[in-house]
Amino acid sequence: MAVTQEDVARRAGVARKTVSNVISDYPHVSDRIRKKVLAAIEELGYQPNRAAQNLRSGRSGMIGLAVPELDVSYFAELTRLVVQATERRGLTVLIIQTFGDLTREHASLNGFGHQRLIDGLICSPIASSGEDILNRGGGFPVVLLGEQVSVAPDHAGIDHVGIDNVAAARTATEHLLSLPRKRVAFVGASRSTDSHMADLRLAGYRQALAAAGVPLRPELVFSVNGYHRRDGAEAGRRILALPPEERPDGVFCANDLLAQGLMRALHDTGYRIPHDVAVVGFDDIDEATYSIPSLTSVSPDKAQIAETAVALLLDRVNGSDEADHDTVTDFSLVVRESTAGPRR
Amino acid sequence: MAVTQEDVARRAGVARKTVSNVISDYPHVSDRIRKKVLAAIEELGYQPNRAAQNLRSGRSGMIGLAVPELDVSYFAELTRLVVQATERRGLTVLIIQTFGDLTREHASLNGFGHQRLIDGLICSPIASSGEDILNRGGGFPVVLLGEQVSVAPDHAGIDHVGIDNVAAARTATEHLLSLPRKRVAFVGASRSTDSHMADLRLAGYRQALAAAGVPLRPELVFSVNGYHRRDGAEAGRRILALPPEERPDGVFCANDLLAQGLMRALHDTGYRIPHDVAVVGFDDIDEATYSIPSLTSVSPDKAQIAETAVALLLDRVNGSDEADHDTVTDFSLVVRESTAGPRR
DNA sequence: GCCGGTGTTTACCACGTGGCAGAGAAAGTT
DNA sequence: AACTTTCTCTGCCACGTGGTAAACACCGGC
Repeated sequence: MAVTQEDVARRAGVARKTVSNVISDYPHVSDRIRKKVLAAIEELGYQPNRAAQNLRSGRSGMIGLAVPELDVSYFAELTRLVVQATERRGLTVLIIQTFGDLTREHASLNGFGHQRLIDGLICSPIASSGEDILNRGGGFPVVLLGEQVSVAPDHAGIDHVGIDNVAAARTATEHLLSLPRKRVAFVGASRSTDSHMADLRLAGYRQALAAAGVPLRPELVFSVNGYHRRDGAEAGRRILALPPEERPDGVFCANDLLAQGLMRALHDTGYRIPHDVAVVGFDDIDEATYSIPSLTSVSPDKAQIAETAVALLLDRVNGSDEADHDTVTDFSLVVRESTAGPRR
Repeated sequence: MAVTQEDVARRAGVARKTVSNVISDYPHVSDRIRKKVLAAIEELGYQPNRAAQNLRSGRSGMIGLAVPELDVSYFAELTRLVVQATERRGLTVLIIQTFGDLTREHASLNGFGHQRLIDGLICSPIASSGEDILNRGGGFPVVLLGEQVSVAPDHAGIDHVGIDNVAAARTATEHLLSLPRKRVAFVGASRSTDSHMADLRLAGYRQALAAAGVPLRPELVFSVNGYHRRDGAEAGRRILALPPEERPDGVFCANDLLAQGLMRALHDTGYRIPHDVAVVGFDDIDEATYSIPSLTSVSPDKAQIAETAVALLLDRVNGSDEADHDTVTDFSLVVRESTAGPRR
C-alpha cells in the first residue's frame, strides 16, 4: 500500500539511502542518479512517512496554538494569522481549544501527554498561573500570548507577546470620559475563574477614572461568567435593573462580544446607543465594523502579534535565540458610531 | 532528556516490554509488577513518544478537519463541535484552513504530502470537484461536509453529511414570499470560483419563486466575491444603486455574514429592516441572535452534523463500517426581527 | 513426580527514516 | 606511477514503540 524509500530505491536501481540523500538535497549526488530517483518518486507517488521522519529527527514539524475558543472571533482571527505566518515558514499548526479550562491548558503545556507531538507552543492562557506555566513538562519552547502572566523574574525560557492591556483599557475609558460621559461602567470583571486579562483591563479602567478624578463606583463594575454575547446581554439586563438615575451613560466592555450582547440588551428596552449609552469594546473584531451601531473598540495589531509570536517561537525551536523576549505590540482605539457624540 | 519505556523498565527492574504491557492494559500482568511500573512511570514522568507509537501502530490518533476559514463563524462553531465530538472519543483534531483554495484542498485530501499524519479527514470542500475528491491519494477515509458534491454513483468510499441545501433555501425564500414580499432578491451567487453551495441555495431560491408563480428577475440575483460581511455590504451598495422602484423588498442571503454586511449597508442609507427590506440569512450563527435587528436564518443542526461526521469517519478508520453513507441532517428556519411583519 | 494448563514475563523483530562513516571511483598532485 | 584529495554512493545503526510468540513460573491432578 504505502510507498517507501525502499520501493523507490528498487525502482530506480539505487540504494535506499541514496533516495534519502536525494530527498534531503544532499549535495554530492550526480545529476543522472538524481533524475532517476526523482522520476521513480514521481512514478510511484512516494510520500515521506511523517511518523518515521518525526521519530528519527526528533522534530514533528508542528507547533501548537492553544486558544480558549475559536468561536470567540478574536481568537479565530488571530488563529488565521498565526497559521498563515507558520505556513509561510513551512510548518504546520495544531490548533487546540482550551475552553479556558485549567486541565486543558495544562495538557497543552505538557504536550498532551505525548512527547514529540509538537515542537513548540503558542499559548493564550486563561486559567493558568505563572507557576503552572513554569512547571510545564513538555520540554518544548512556549510563547505566551495576550496578557502578561507574572512568571519568575528571569522568565525561565518563556517569551511573551501582547499589547499593554492596562494602557489600552485606560485609553478606552479615557475616551468615554472625554465625550464626556459622567457614569462610565466596566463590564467584564471576572466572576468564576480569575482571569488575568480581566484584571488588567479593569486596572486600566480604574487608572483612567483616578486620573480624571472620578471616584470608582463599585456598582458600576459588572462581573460576567464568560466573554460571549450572552454574557454581555446578561450584564445589560443587570444594568437595566438599576434605578434609571443610577445607570451608566458609558460602558467599557472587556471584549467586543460582551459589547455586542450588551448593546442588544439595551436596545431591547429602547435605549439608544450612543445617545443614551456610549459603548466601547476590545479586540476590534470584524463584526465591530459592521454591527448596528458599529462599535468603537481597542484594536490590537493582530498581524503583528501573530508574526512576532511565530518568529520568536521558531527562533527558539531552531535554537537560534535563547534570550527571553517580552514584546509589547501596538494597539489603537478605533472610534465608531457607538461613541459618536455627547449624551442627549 | 526524554524518558523512555527503557528508563522506566530499568527503574522498575523489569523488561522494557513489561512496561509496554502495563501501559496498554495487557490483562496478564501481576498487581505487584503493575504497581512497580506505574510508580516508576510516575516518578520519572514518563510520557509515550507519539511519533514512535504512530510509526509502529500505523495510526496517528489524529483526524483532520479541513474548513474554508475559521473566521467565518459558521465554521468556527462547527469546528468547536467537531473537536468536542472527537475528543470525547479520545482522538485529536488537526484543523486546517483551506481558504477555499484548490491547492490547499488537494493538499488536505492528499494528506499534506505525508503519510500517517492523519487517520482520516472531515472536509468541507469549496473548490474541489467530484473527480478531485475521488482521485485523492491520501489513503485515508474522508467524510464530506456541507453541500453534496456529485461524485461517482457508488461514492467510492466517501461519506457525506449535510442538510438539504435546496430545500432549506426554498424554505427561506418561501418565508419571504409569505410575509408577503413582492420583490425577493438572492445575494450570494458565486462570482469567481464556482461554489456548489451557492448553486444549490440559488436553486432553492428559484424553486420557491417558481412554485409561487413569481418570475425570476436576473437583476435580483446578486453575485459576490466571497461570503464575508464586506461582500454583503458591497452587494447592499449595488442594491442601493438600483432605481428605487426596482429595489427588492426582501433578500435571501446565502449566509449570515452576507446578511449582516447587507443590513449594515442598507442601514447606512436609512433603510429600515424589516420595514423596507426583510432579510433572511443562512447558518444561524451566534451573531444572528444578537445583532440589531436580529436575523431570521436557516439553522442547520450543527451538533448533529458534527456528531454524525465524526462517528462515520471513525467507523471507517476502525474498519467497522465499509458502506457509503449519505446522511441528510435536520434544519429549521428561525424567524427573528429581520423578517417580522409585512412591508410598510 | 511428571504433565498439561494457566498465568506472567521476556526476547526478538519490524515500522521508515536520517546520521555517520566507509567503500569505491574519479580527479588532481607530487 | 604512487599518493592524496574529492566526489558518489552505500551499508549499518538507532530513534521508541507494539505485535508475536517463546520462555518461564506456578498450580492442580493423576
